[in-house]
Amino acid sequence: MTLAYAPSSPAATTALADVMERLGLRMNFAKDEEIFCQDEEADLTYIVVTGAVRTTRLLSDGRRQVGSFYYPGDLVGLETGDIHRFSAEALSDCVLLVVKRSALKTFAGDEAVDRAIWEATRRELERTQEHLLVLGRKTACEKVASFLMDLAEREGGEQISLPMGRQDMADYLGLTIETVSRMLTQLQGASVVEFEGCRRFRVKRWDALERLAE
Amino acid sequence: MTLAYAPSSPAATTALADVMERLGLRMNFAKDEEIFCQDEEADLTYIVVTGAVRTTRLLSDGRRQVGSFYYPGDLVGLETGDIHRFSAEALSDCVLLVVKRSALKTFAGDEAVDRAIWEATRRELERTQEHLLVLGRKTACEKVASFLMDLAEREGGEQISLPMGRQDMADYLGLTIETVSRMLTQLQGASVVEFEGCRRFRVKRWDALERLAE
DNA sequence: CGCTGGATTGAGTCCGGTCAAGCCTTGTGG
DNA sequence: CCACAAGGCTTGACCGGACTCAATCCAGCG
Repeated sequence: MTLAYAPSSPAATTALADVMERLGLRMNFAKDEEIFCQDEEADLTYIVVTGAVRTTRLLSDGRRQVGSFYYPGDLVGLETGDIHRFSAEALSDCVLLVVKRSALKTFAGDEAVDRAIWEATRRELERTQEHLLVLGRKTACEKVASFLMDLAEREGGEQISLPMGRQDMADYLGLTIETVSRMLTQLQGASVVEFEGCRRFRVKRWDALERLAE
Repeated sequence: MTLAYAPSSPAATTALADVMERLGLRMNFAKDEEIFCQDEEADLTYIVVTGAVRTTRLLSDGRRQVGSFYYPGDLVGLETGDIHRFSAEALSDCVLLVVKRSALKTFAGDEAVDRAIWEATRRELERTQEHLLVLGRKTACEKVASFLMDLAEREGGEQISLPMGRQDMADYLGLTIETVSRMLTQLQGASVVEFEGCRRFRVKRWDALERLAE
């Protein structure tokens, strides 16, 4: 069986995938199904094979923060300590490779695996720090522009698809769905992007998008 | 020479400190002096010995995000790849242990050093994720309350000192100095905390502070 | 004692949130 | 294949929390 890893995945992850392939399990999750839960013990590690995953954190009054989105080739649930600090849910129907941490630990001597995990953690930290800047110091419009740009850069094609709904975008960016919607309309009005349906778009003026995203 | 590590520092860091003590250099930095710079090559790693450090990120128009604050025992400048994604500056006059990464790499086989670096990175990621939640989904009042609570928990004593000014707090929390100031006044008015001068405070009602911080 | 830079306070504005209505898409069953 | 329902998305009116700009206060220091 061959996995369709996204081009963004570093070669290092392949070694890990091989190990997980041997030790692990393939699992299917339906859209919105819970993969693991906040405050739950973290003894499994996951790689996305197909579909996409979001991690979320809930405040007691229902406010929600989306931590990150994960695509084919990405490691999920590694970034935490012994207890998951975020929940993970399937953004769409998806397939994951699952392996016990203890099983991975027996491979701790395997340098390629070590490095793959290390690399994944480092990238996770970098992404989180980038996210921090967006949440702390950007306007609603800039937030949405940054988000579209990230997606566009990740996919690379002409037509870019949004695997998540407006609520997920809003909770990722620290906004409301209404504001996200308004900003999308505004960006379209300025001919920066163009939507075909609410789940597909293309970039019309790349320079303008970059400038808005800073 | 003995280092006065904060209680929050895990024992693992001590092994790393020992190595850095042997391989590295002690350096003094004056308040507001730059330790390393955004977009600069990252070939050094630092441990705070005395004083405190902030990491910052600048947008082209001058908006600033403070990434984190570092206290005695904390590792700085490890979280990045080959290029620093944040600048680091001395919050106060301070002493740091500095070592070349290449020198550390020759100790890569040393498990204690490995683990210390790994632990530091993991904690950094957790702190950043917590920060994310604060920036994305909390009100100004909750942000300030969370911040004071973090400080209070870290220090543990009755009297807690703020090593940073209002602008640094504001840039850490994604607010303006005026809003930070207003929230502090408000928290004082509600008898949640009490300030003696603008750099020292004590918690009067822990439960209220906890509730505000969520 | 006055000087200086940081902190506080106040008044007014605006961005993004809230609440509510309407629209579009998607899927389902007749 | 169409009708309809349901959920998600968009739009509008209004509101309020945080920002801006400006004046003042205060602490630390020469």
